[in-house]
Amino acid sequence: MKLQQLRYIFEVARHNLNVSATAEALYTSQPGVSKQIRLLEDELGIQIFTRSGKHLVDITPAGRQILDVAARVLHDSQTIKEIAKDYAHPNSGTLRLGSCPLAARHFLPNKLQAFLQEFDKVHLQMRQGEESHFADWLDLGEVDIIISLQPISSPSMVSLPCARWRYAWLTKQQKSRNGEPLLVFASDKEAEEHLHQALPSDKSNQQWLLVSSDATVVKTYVRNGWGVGLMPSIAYDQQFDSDLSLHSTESDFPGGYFYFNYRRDLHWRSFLQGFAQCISPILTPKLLERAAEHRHEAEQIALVEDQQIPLH
Amino acid sequence: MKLQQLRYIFEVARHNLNVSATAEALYTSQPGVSKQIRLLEDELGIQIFTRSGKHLVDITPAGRQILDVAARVLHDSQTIKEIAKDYAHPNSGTLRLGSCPLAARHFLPNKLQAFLQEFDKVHLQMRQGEESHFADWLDLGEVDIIISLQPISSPSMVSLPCARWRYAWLTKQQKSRNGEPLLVFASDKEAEEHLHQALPSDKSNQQWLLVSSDATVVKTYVRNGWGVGLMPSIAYDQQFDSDLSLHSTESDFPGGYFYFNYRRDLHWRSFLQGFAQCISPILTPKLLERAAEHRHEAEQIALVEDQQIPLH
DNA sequence: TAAAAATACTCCATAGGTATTTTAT
DNA sequence: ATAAAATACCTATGGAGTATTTTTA
Repeated sequence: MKLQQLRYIFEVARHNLNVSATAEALYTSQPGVSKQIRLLEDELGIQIFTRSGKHLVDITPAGRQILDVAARVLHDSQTIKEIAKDYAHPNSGTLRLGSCPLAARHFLPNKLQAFLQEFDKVHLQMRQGEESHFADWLDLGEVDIIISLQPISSPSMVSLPCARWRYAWLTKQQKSRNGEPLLVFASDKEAEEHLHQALPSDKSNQQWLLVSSDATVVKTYVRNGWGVGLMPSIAYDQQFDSDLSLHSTESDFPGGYFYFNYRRDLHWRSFLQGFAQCISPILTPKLLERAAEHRHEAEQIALVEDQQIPLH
Repeated sequence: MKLQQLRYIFEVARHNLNVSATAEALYTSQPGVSKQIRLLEDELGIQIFTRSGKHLVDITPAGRQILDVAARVLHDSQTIKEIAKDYAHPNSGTLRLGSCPLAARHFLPNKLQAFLQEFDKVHLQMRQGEESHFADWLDLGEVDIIISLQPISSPSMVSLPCARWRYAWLTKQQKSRNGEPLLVFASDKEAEEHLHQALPSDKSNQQWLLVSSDATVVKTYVRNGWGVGLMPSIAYDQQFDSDLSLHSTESDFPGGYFYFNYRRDLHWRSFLQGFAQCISPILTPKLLERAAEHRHEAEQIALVEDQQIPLH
């Protein structure tokens, strides 16, 4: 059994059992891949793929089990390389970061600046998108860490709240906050419901003109005079939003968290630990490690429960 | 990076950094091993071992991390082979079983008979010894499963209570149970304490002539007329102990469990699952799998808490 | 001085490439 | 008819062996 053979079966499985396409993707020849797969199957004494004549048409039950383990082996061999890199070139590498728009625009800039100042040899690679894609990004290994508004519920992922944000009212300077239609930021249905409950009685029967998960949309609508905004206070920009004014909500008004998400099996290169520290002081290497021992979101979140999650 | 190279560094680390001895153990040549290690170090760009001239004298910090991962990779590659074997030759293989003397003598025989009847192509390999060695046996991969009187507390092991036993009084037929010195079976200090508490007032001030974790010793002493025994009722043998008589204790008198122990990362070949079922019906494949998701003894034991653990 | 690792050199197994044939859709 | 896998064959890399030297404890 060779690592290369495991790589081949893994990639063939990923490429819809098309050996030629796989060979091309790996910059090698089709007969080479075919041969190695057969050699592995011969050595193991079983078929990994079922064939219809010369075409691979499915994965056998044994193959499925083997591919699961092979995936871990390949990931581990990558981890060994990462460990080596971390000693050979400490503090240089690529930080592949995913985030929701709110974090990308209003939370990360400061943090990233601090991080890049300390780790000036780290190359940054960012990807911004919708919450629904985040699990896939991590799963396919496209990013290492994601900052989101919602935790990712999956046994193979870790989600930790790392920062708190609060709602604030946003108005055009001259406008009143009363009687106006509401322009509401909500990251999902649940947050929307939650907000409904929490609205003071004088607001609860105002019209909801807009519900958006994009704070800039809320700001634009407020600017257009279409109502009063209710959005995360961090989305207010001192410099560019001086035509609007921010009014804090009651102290018990609900807010939300930014979540720090990563694969349970992520190898924590030291600059990644450094990044976590920059994002939030509660994200110590020890916490990141311990959280990965838990498969359930609730248990992971429980680890930070007694800590003061910074407010932004 | 080759699996072979990982095997070499792993084995060299296990053989006190002696490359020559390692090569011999692996039936290969010293230059071959030396070369592959250097090739791997070159590829990774770091040293795995520190050298004093030509001698390996220590493992670098990077090396330690890498060896941890390498161990998992090698174990996983073994798992792949096991998966293949399970499909190629279902229900044939070797059951490597460790146990404490009590289980080996009085608990396992019936169970093993039932198991070997169903899985007649499985080869049995047993090892009996002291509880204190059990963790090492599993760790070094010398056995796959251990039946013990005490759970093994380690994050890399799983311990599940699988059967219950009860204490009984043992006397020579004509002897009274009162006033005689006590000959007590106790697997450890804690069990001994526990027993102390539970003794009825008329027994509590009798002399403890013997405390042993070997029930046959208790039986011998009872035979010699040195006192009254207090030992697991399963240690009484209808056929050979007819000169002794057994008297059950009160129903609330403490007893103990047999524990079913295995490595968290054990691959459950189907005959191993079959063996677990024979040992105790509560040990379903699902339970064995789920228990391995928990790192703490208490959590593992909690999984069987609501089930009826069979009494023997 | 004895034991262990490195070096030098050889050999051959095999991974992987090219060209071609066979087969499935 | 087309695309994909197998077959046949070739090449060259490199893994592993032997013999020897160097080094260190």
